[in-house]
Amino acid sequence: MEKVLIRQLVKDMARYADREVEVQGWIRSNRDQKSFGFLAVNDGTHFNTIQVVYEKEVLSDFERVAKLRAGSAVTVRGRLVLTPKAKQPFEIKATEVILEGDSPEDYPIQPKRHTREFLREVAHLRARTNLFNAVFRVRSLLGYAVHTFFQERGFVNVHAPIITANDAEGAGEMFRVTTLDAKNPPLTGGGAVDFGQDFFGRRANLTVSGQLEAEAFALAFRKVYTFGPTFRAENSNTARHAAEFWMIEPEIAFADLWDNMRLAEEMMKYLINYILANAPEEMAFFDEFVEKGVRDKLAKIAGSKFAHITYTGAVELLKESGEKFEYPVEWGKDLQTEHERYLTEKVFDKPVFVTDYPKEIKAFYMRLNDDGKTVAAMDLLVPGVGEIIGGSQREERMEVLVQRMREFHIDPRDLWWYLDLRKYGGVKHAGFGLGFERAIMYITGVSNIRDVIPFPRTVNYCEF
RNA sequence: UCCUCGAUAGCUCAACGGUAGAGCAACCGGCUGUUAACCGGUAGGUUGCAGGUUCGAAUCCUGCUCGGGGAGCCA
Repeated sequence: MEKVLIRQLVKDMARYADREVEVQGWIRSNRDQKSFGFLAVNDGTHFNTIQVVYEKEVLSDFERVAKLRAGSAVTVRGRLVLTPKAKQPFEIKATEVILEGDSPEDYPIQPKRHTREFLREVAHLRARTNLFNAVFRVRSLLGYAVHTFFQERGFVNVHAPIITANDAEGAGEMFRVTTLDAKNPPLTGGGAVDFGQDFFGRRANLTVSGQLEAEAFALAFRKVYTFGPTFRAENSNTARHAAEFWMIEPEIAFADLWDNMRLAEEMMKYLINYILANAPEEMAFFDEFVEKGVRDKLAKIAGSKFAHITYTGAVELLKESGEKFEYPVEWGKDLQTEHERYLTEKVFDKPVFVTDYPKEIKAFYMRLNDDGKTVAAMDLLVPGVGEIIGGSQREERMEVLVQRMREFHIDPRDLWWYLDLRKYGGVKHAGFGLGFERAIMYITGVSNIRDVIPFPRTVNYCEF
């Protein structure tokens, strides 16, 4: 008797035909009749379940098997039979069904449709559903694809620090990391909390971005990327924001904004093609039950050229569109979500890079353009999700960078090491950040970020 | 944080001022190939919490808590 995984059976069913096999998994459903019944068993190795046929005249404990409930863990032994005429390609004629772990009748995952909201409340069990099984397998595959893409192109993976003392970056509200007694912190003479007595001897936070550290390594390895957790303590309550998420941040030296965009486009297409090729069952499921036509959408994008438009061009285009927007379009103001959606969904109907934003609405480290008014920034907008990538060419000129920091009220002494990168062998360089979860959302069609993170952390929510 | 909608059986919903119901799940039974199985039956409720109006509140009003959608911030 050979112990087999459903994935093996799917890949090589002919080899197992009419052989005795043993599978182990969890019952999704049990349909019993007078003298026979059917179990749908999922063993976690494949999206599909395997159908187990059990018969009264074969099993001495038929009545007991007929009562097994959804959620129970079982070992099944029997003969693998090919069933070319049936809905499923093969099934097991059971000779033995052993209950490994019972599941009482209050098991929350019923063989019926559940809302995503309900399943979030049972996040420890939701991976056993079709939807979340598919989502989290795609998440795993996508992470692998990210590493493969960069490693194959000679990028070095940098583990940027998760705890940081860079509080000058301004990418968002930060979570403080401390070992001080919250009730009774040490105070300075002036009555303020004395962080000098904290664990690190100074204020420390969870990272909001590994970019600054990635820049340091890009100026040593030329091509690097980070891929790790990121934390934002923003009070944002949307389907696209979480307090803990993962970000991919490549950084390339001797490169400008156009090199940066070429890399971003190549990466997005690689990731899409990888998932289409390696998660066919999952993508078929998303296509049918989550977002109709998602596979065609992705295939089309992987084969198309991404659009490009400057911020100034986008503002003109939006103004001349005749479209009524809730918020007016005005040069110097950031594009609203409705503007971005109009551009990527109505005007271009595909991913679009928007470049060269006014310097006032972008970060201090973005390279100042020759017009003195805009910076070499780029956002990649995609239909349905909105901004999925944000990046820029970095300011490599010491004087300009220091001036920009002053404009943003950042003390250059706080980022002395970042300035050193310009002082010693600084070169033009560029990079971007891809929200890992937003990429998953875009590829699967799942519209809430809480449903693509195993155990999501959001404002007022840290269960599990 | 703002706008908006909502919270009723385990789940999804109905009842909209007058005895709280259905489908699915569960449980019991039927059915010789089911696959969202089907058919019959049983059980299941402090209507989110706290107040108020009323002869009478799931229903109307106020506050709170939690959730969905949208916005801001961003990835």
